[in-house]
Amino acid sequence: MHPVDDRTGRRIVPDTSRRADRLPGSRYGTRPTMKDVAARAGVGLKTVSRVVNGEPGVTPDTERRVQEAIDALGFRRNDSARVLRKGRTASIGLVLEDLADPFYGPLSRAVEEVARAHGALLINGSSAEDPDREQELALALCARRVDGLVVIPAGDDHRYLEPEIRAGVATVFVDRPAGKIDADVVLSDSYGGARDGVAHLIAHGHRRIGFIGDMPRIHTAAERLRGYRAAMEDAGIAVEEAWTSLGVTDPERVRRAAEEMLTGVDPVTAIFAGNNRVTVTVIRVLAEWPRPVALVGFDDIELADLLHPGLTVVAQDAALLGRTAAERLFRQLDGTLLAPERIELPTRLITRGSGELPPAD
Amino acid sequence: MHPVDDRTGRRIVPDTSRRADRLPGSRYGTRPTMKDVAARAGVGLKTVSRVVNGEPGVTPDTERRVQEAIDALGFRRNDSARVLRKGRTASIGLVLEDLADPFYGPLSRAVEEVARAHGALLINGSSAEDPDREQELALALCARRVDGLVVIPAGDDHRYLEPEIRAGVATVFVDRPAGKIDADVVLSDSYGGARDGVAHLIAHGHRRIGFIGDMPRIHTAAERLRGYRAAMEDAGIAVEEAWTSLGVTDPERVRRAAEEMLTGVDPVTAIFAGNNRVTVTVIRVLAEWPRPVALVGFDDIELADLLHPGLTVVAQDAALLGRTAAERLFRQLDGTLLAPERIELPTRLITRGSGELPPAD
DNA sequence: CTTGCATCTGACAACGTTGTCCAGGCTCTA
DNA sequence: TAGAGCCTGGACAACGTTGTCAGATGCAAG
Repeated sequence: MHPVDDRTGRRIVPDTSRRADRLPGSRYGTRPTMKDVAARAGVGLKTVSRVVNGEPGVTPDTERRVQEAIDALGFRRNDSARVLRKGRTASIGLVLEDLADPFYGPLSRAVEEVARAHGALLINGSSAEDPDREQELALALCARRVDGLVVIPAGDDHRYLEPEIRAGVATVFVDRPAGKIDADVVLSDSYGGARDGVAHLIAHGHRRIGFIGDMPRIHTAAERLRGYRAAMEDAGIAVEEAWTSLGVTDPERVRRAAEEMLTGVDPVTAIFAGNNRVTVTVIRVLAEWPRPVALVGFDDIELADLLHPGLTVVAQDAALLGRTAAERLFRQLDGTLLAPERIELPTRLITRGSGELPPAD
Repeated sequence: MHPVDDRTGRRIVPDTSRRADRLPGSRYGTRPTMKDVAARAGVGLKTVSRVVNGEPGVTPDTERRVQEAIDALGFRRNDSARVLRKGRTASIGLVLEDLADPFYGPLSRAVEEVARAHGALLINGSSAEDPDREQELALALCARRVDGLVVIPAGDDHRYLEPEIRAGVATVFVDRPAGKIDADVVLSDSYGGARDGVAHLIAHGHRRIGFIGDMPRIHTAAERLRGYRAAMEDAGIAVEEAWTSLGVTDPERVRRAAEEMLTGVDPVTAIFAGNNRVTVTVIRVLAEWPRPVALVGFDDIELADLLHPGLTVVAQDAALLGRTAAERLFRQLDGTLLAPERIELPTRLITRGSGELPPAD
């Protein structure tokens, strides 16, 4: 066995290859160009270009010579130069909140698949919910001259994108609306979904229902809160201040918020969780709670059916969000799209048990 | 020399560029260039470049004029042209199996963070476990002239990357080793992890233990199988053919495989699941199974602690895999790295209940 | 053997930026 | 006030590709 680095616990397996030819001082980084291929094949530059791009007008014999030179030199077309010349990069940018969040995985993948179908690559980055970082990232992508941009907004002012959009960068916002500019937006129906979820709890006899959500400056969080309030109002229930908790995101604070609303003067008998991260933490709290508390979460979670009780959720289709947005993006690029629209996709209530528990007071 | 505006003293440089031919029919897509900015500010091209790049040698007054012109025109540097000139793109490529798989989310994010710390963007795509698609994607990224490539291999022959690596594309393989080429590799210790997991089941009294894993052509799957066999052999247990199931991936077939080994002549009393997708399906099967069956899964799963019983797993640190690989990539680019290495990160057994159930026969 | 036509091929400019290098203007000193 | 030296600014080429266009070649017909 190989020695183990005792600090990191990693096994170090030395390798015997020589990378010396890659080091400075050598011809490191020099690559053959079409010119080199042309010289080797004894043809003109443009002929190589024609072969590489499969354009007509090259005799089979010439094509073979060129192809041999390409293989011998290991030539690969430099797309940077191509982009510069052609004006289109065949790549689109995706700015999301956190690539590691399970909600965004399927969304990214869906965008990627649509891009792939259009021959485009996907460049993506995480804003980490920071408006400045979102802007920095979006503008960096524009500097790369992506053909289009799918943005999950962190900030609420996107006027910085106006020059880019004017210059022809196709742009679609997903999951949350654009701020202060007129653009395509694809959303889930957060308001309706939350209202349905809370109404479901009310229908099962609950009247003291808590709401734990994200910062209200995030559009989806505000909409879900609005949905909660609407359902309560529809049922003629006055919402106590202590029942709503906003802006808490880290698990420890969510835990405290949940415990507080479960132990106040008018303790809640049910909780509506505003997003999947909150839901997970609340599940943990309720798992140890002495009496049963009903729970409905916004966003579905893997294994939700295997919990005890199963987790009732308001599910949104992340992949559909991504696909819809990306398809709209490419329709903008086709020129088949005219006025910006706002598309709202419906949510779906999935009952699995936790939302059907009766109030225990 | 150009005429001088006698009111301001600035030189007036006529804009000779006609760009109307770019996109016939509309001015859509035309963007200001440094030349336009220079013309408007009444300075030379290179002066604009200096301002844009924060290079010294520009008087504050000139800088202000240039900045005003930039803002007025909505100029943004064209990085394609910059890349062409400078040779480095400040972007790296990530080829993974499926962006939507929760295992790869944290890995991607970790790679992204390291890239960001080095001022680079991340371009990524999914191979969908298809070697051809992996190659197509990797080569497309090379054509874009990414500075480096992080690859989670789908195939087992990566000689197609040799010309690229020779040309200076830094390359690191993650999660699975490179095939037929000599390159940096960052892995989890699949063999050791599986052996530990199976030994754990044996230590709790099991002797008839099933193994359900992915296709053995996938390196990690083969290693985990090897670990399973090693643990059984260490305990002097002869493995029956019916106890191992390989190459099943879709849930329905995993379900059947599990049911078969639970009902054979020598039914297993415990199952070792070779990856997270298999684990999830097996959990579903066991949830309905009449007698308790012990389970250890490879890869941790969110909410694993909330199941009944809690899920015992062999956990690998996806984020650490990504971070380690990306850091190694940038060390290659720095030139501070010489020989390719194979790094194996340790796994960790997390006991939560399902792996500690005694055999029920 | 020339002409005409179609087919192939290659020279050249352009895409927008940055690196090199030189010119002109300024400050400082004697 | 002249000369030396420094600082700022700009002209120009180059990066590797593709679009344009004209030249070269081959073949058939006159």
